[in-house]
Amino acid sequence: MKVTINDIVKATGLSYVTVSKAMRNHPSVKDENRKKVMDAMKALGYVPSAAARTLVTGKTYVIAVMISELGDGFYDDIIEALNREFFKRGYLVTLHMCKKDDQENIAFLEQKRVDGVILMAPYKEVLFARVLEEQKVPYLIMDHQTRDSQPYTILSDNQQGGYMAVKYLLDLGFRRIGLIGGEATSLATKERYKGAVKALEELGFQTDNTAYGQYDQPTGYQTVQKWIEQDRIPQAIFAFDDHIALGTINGLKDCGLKVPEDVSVIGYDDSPMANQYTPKITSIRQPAQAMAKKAVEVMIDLLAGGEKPTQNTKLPPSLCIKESTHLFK
Amino acid sequence: MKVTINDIVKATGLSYVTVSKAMRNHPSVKDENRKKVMDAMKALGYVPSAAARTLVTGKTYVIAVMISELGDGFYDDIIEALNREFFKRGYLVTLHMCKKDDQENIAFLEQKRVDGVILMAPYKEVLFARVLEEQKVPYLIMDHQTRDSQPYTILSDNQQGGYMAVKYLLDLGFRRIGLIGGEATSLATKERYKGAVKALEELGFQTDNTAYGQYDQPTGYQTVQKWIEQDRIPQAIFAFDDHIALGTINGLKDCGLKVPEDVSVIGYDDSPMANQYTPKITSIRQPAQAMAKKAVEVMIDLLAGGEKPTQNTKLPPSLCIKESTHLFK
DNA sequence: TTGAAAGCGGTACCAA
DNA sequence: TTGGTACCGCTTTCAA
Repeated sequence: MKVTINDIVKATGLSYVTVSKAMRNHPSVKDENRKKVMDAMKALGYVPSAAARTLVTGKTYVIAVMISELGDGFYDDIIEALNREFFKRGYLVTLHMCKKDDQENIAFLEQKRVDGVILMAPYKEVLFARVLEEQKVPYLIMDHQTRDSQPYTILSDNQQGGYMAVKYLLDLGFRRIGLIGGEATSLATKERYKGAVKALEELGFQTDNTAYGQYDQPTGYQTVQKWIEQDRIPQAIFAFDDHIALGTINGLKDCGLKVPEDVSVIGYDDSPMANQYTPKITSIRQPAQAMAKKAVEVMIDLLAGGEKPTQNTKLPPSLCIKESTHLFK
Repeated sequence: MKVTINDIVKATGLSYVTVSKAMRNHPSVKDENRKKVMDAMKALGYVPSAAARTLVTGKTYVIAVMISELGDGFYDDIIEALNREFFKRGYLVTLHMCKKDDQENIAFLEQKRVDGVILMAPYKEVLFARVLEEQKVPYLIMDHQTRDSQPYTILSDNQQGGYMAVKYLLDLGFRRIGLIGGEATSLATKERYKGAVKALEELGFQTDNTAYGQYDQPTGYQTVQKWIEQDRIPQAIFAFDDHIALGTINGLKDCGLKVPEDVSVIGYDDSPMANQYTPKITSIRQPAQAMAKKAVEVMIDLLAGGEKPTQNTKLPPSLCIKESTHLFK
């Protein structure tokens, strides 16, 4: 049979209420009794019923994280950090993958099984946001990709990242710099582009070549192949993520060009794959830890009934110099 | 305020019980009344409290999937299929990433917030299995990597996959075939190796060269580089997953060898990246859909109080021929 | 510091 | 078909 609070009551001889308080570390319980309760809990293998608790308190102590794709090393880090940080504060995290069929996920959100939701760039952030708005479930968006305003969001400063990447290439002495981005409509793409242009303009330069595609290897691969065919390959390339960078490097290799000897390449995300490769890819690292910490902080505020912060948070990325870039000669 | 069943009672003029039955589609309710209840639910935006239901029924209608890494296209497919299949039967799925800190996840499992658990090769399947055993939570293991017996598991037939891969290479005319595997201790590695050897032995051959490492790109990259240095590069290589295959192809390229012209390479998993690349990687595809369906079926049985099946399920993989292999000449 | 009693929102048995 | 009623397991006033 299931062990309930009653068994603890019997085992300790204390009252119902005292036991309940003791397990929640309520101050008004004698240490002696608290210990008695703790011991009985251990001995009987008692675990309080989450459902019963939720029923009376109205809180689940669960936070849901909705995520669109798993393959990303960047998200991996964030999720791990979220897990850890929320746990410290008594919350559990459940993950939900939303690729196409959202009905499962919407059903989940509607059932109020969680206290709060973090939207991590799911394909339909707007749809989910609407459901959550209706259900009055606190939520926030991380790394969003559609509009730049409305709900409260946490992201890394993509414009600054783009700036850093190109500034670094310029500092190395390159002047003809090519840009290869993912989806042109995504916010990350736009911002990284803006930053890149800014760095160039500061020194009175323009981009040499710009192409868009998807955030995947073929985009990088095909773009450089095309550039080479047209004989307008830049001295250095800023790929808007590591997948593109990898494709770029391979495209160059396949045409007999060496990285970084002939062309320098810088990526974005500093994902694990950026280091699994020859050459290791110089990349812009997004502050996953900091973003996760901020998200937890904001969420806890929201759960405490705090107002939504009006300003979005942008955290600064950093430059990880590795082997795919070197001084222009 | 929150909408409860009471509001529906008031709105419809029916009794508590009738309303409760109506929403659960209990047969003993007049269609007319059922409709009345449904309409009121819609109108008031009523969603039954999962917690209250759980408290009385003892069921949560949630299945947890514990997963160790996100980056894998194979898992992606399985999870999507699990989501869909479970939803059809009234269950919701929550995902849990367990990389290092397992305390969060163990806490989750102990709280009986889910009716059943699917372990997808988390680093510590044995640890989790023990907790679940203790808590008497039904669980099953998919694609497990440690011992080959004990708890009920569902996996694809890795031996057959290994056999298919090498058989295909042999059929193409190759005789000197190299094998590059991931962790030598993992079950998948061992089985794929067994299958590969079997195919070779059937024709009276032996493996030309075998190396182990991790399931990542550097393993493939470094292995072929070493083989080339030692001047013992095989005619064709069976890489035990697509990451290794990709590394292998790049290692060959960097040494001036062409794939498939000089060396044929076959991978495993047929992950998205196998197709994002030049050449597209010929690969063994694991039956994700079938595995997910089987898992759901078994889990539903388990939840209904069925005994654990004693036999493990092994589902057959299939061969996806693409561009990284061609006839030996 | 302790405890009695009133729910939290539903379900299920059983009688009407 | 319908409805009364006893819980499910725990928290939370409020009085002792």
